Amino acid sequence: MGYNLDMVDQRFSVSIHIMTALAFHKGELMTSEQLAGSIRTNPTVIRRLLAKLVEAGLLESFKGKSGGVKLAKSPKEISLKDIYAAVCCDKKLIATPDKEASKQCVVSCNMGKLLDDVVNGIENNSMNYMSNICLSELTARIK
Amino acid sequence: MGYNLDMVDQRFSVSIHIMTALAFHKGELMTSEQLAGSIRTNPTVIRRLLAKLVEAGLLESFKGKSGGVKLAKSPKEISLKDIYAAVCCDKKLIATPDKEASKQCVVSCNMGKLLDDVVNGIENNSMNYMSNICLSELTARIK
DNA sequence: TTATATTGTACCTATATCTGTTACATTAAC
DNA sequence: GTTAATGTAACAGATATAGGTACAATATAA
Repeated sequence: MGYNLDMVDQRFSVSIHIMTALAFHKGELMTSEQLAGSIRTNPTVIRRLLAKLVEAGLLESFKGKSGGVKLAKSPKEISLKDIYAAVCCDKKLIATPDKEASKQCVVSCNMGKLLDDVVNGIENNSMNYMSNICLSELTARIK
Repeated sequence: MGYNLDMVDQRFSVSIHIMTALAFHKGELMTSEQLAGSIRTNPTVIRRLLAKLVEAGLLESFKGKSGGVKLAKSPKEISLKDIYAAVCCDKKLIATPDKEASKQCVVSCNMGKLLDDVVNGIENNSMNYMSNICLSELTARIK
């Protein structure tokens, strides 16, 4: 059975693929089946992500026969940050432990806030970088 | 049993804690037992990370009685990038699928390289940011 | 009106990976 | 020699994602 041996979180990558495919097809409707074919995965995996992208206002979906999804905005108005926020909003790029501090240890007592600041700094830096890359830049690279 | 309900990768966060504690103790030797106390985890978890930090040249370790680890450099010469590279070098911040492209689909055929470029851009951006935060800045925040 | 095709979920299994833990060989100080 | 430390190996427990089946709801199309 062709299991993927790398079981880490690929939702962001797959979502970029989805959005790029939709942008490449110039706002036309595509089905989860078509997208799953391009990405070589199961349509349900795609639909799980589509639901989040719809919820975030990046896509519009249409049920029923000849339904599907399409971009809700122009590719110039959608950034990688938008996609990341839509799909991975529940998860930090870098995790911090949530254990209680060891009261006798000054370092331990300060570490919670220190790590939060560090991680937030890294995340904000990444989000800022991603907000400057838009979908149209990605489709421009497809030859 | 006090299991941590958040089973995501905390190696970077824990390593920052380790390095900050060692810097705070001004280059003195500390044992994995002491560090584990501050971090509230098992000494083996700490030693696994120490091994990587030693291998990367950030720490020196001493076996045997009254052994332990200490910083191999000044806190000003150690950045978050160094720590990240030492401990998480085997893992991308953002994962990409490694499936074969769907040959009939132009988007699919271009997506491998496109995603690599995107992810490398994000990683390089993060590494650059992290290279500008050094250990001495972290210890300065401990009150 | 009926058949069809699609989204949107719910649910389950397999897998990978990390954490926590025990155990022990190796090593160096005392 | 005893002791206390690192460095690993091995294993169980927990979690999250991917992949997959099934089906209700829905809207087009015939």
